[in-house]
Amino acid sequence: MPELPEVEVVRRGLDQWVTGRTVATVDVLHPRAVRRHLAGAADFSAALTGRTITAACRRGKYLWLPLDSGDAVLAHLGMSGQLLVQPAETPDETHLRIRVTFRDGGSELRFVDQRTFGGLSYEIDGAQLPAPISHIARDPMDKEFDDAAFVAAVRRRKTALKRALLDQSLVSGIGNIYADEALWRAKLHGLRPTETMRRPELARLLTAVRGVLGDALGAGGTSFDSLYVNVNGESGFFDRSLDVYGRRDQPCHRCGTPIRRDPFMNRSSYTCPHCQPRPRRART
DNA sequence: CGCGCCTCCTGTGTGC
DNA sequence: TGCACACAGGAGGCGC
Repeated sequence: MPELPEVEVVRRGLDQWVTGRTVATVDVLHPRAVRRHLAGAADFSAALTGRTITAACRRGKYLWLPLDSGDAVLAHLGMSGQLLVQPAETPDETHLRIRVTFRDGGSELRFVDQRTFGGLSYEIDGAQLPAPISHIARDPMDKEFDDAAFVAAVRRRKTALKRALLDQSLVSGIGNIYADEALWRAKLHGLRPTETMRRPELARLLTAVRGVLGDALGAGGTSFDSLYVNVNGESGFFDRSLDVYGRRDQPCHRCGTPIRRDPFMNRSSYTCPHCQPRPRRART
């Protein structure tokens, strides 16, 4: 659920509030929150204790905190995860999973997650790029993102265009919300077979993706859902700017045609049937 | 090997 | 009022 803009908002908060601080204690309150750390919760806590956080990095929807040891703490928010920087006296959140305290005695870092799809792990030698996310592509806002390579890769695929947008090994940071928003801006339908995409259409799509991600980041992220918050627990307000997502039966902001919702990949796709006509040869 | 379906999880909203 | 169920969905894993 949190996509690139929301995760980047969190990264900036972490960079501001936890970089340079040394870990005093680590309490894992729910084992599922460290299930990707195969050595277990006790090992996670022991490994992190005493380490100093040297930065806050992001690739796609993943965050990691490089450590003075050359290792890193890797985090994924899943659908409902939050990384909060809270004063120690703040009451525990209902779904508090992990608490990290620091030697300076200041604010705590808390991992809160209602639906427990997210989690943290300790990655040895992960400071540069943790091994479990080496397959994640750069995001389209990254200076090193290769437009031509992306266009070529999409055209080699045999899948639906929206599936390609959601494939984090092709382009990262895009989830269901911004995929629909970008397709609407580019006037493309998500069921277009990728091998039929023309290069200018994909260039237009990349422009649309960058536009919607940039706008959302400027607004501090989307939050029609109170689960998306920065490290201070505050929501963004990009939901006011959404053009199609969640707007079933409401008029298209370009042409007034009612937006339609269709099932897609066990979730939803929102399109304007006039601006984004369904392709004759749709690929599901 | 590429593609696509399934599953993990819990709180909220809706209809009967 | 209460119950049942749909829905939200990122991404690893697995089957075809």
